[in-house]
Amino acid sequence: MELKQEIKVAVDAIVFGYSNNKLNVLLIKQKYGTFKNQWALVGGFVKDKEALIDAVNRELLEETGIKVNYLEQLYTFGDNINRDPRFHVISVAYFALVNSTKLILKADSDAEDAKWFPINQIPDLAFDHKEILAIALKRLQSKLTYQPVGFDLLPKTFLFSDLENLYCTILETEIDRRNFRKKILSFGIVEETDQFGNNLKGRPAKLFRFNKQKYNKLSKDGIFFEINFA
Amino acid sequence: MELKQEIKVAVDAIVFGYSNNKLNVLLIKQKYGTFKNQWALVGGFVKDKEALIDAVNRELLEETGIKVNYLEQLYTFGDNINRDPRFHVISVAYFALVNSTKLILKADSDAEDAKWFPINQIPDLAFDHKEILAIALKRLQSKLTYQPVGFDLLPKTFLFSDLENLYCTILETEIDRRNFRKKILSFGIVEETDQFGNNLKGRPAKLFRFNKQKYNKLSKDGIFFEINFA
DNA sequence: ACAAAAGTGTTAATCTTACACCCATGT
DNA sequence: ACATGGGTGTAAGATTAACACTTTTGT
Repeated sequence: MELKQEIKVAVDAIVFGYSNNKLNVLLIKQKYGTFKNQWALVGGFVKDKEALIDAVNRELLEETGIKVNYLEQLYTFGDNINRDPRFHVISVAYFALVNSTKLILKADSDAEDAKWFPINQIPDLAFDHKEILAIALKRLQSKLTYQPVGFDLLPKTFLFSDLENLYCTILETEIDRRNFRKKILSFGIVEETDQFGNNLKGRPAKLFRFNKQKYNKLSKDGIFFEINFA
Repeated sequence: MELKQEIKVAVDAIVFGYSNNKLNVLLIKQKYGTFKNQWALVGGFVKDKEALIDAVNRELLEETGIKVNYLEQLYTFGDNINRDPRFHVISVAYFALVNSTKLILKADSDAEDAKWFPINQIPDLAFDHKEILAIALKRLQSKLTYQPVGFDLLPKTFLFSDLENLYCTILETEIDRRNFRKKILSFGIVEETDQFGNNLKGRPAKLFRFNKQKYNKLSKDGIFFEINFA
């Protein structure tokens, strides 16, 4: 069979991080091309004989040096033929979460600069990356309510108030502290440590830890994580 | 910028239909190539300057002549480099639902034959299509519980027992008829018509209709469709 | 002593589950 | 009259939602 096809395949990663009670997105400044000096998602072309997932991991490593905590395919953007002015490019977008303690970046080959931007201070983005980001944010918001992905944005041990804040911030909602704590603890996947956090004000607070093994076990048995608020 | 990339882009569609209280999948027999005479999902290569969604619709039309009721992107398969023995091909898979009254097929150019197969009698499939199908089935099952997609598998008007059966069959579960009916009716998106179905035995049953407009309105206001069983 | 955030229980309301009999038709 | 599937209600249990005061620390 003969086949001439001029479509290019790229991957992009929407990398979310959380620090200072803010949701952040990792962007890199374009070095070349039409969008030179504009900010864009982490990403690039897939190599021949390269698995998509390997391509994403490679780009993450090359452009940011970051180690992500959670990575899943989000959506493939290929309906807007002119999303890239150079060629017909489809992009397989991935959704990544980074532990807030690992926000150290290395700017490298493809990027003049890599920087975290708070979700409500996103500059103009190259290509259709603004759209992609919007969809990723929705996915994060909905995922928070039915999978314990929030923990992938927090350090290994965290205060209950951190978790609470994370939910409030990302879902842009208020929550009842007592009911929230009861609900989370009822799943049995968050454990108290015997450490205390270094909160400067108020009563010292215990640190908690997410028990992933336990969650995996429970979720195999069909026990669901689910959080809804009034 | 220069770019040589040998990756090909295909689309595949997993088309589900429902009739005789069975869930069916639409397959086509391959005409050419390594997998000649094997069954495969509807699909093919994307054309240059063709949107992904247009490619799926074109393939559906060319290979089956079918009009689908629901279509959404499922997942992009591109981690197994050798999923196609000819080239490095990534496939953007789509998930389609067909109204059971429209199961008429036309076998055409790319397909020697197109046929519906009950989900539990799927033959060997070409490429990695068995895996793709498995993932699509999971998506259908989970989607049934949080979006009213079941109606896209039924004719415009249907008996309550049809809907009930559809849920039992696809989710492989038993349900309480009374609670199910109460739940569905409580959403206010299913209306009684003044028609009766032509059930041969037992008491005549009313036909019902799904009110999509109403669902759309309610779902904008954040009213959720959700079905869980004991 | 006061400011700041952590920690904790109870009650009413709502939703979910379990469960069984009568109804309308065809044969 | 009987077989078949359609149609319906209620009560107990579980879950959720609303709500405010005490505790521990630093200053």
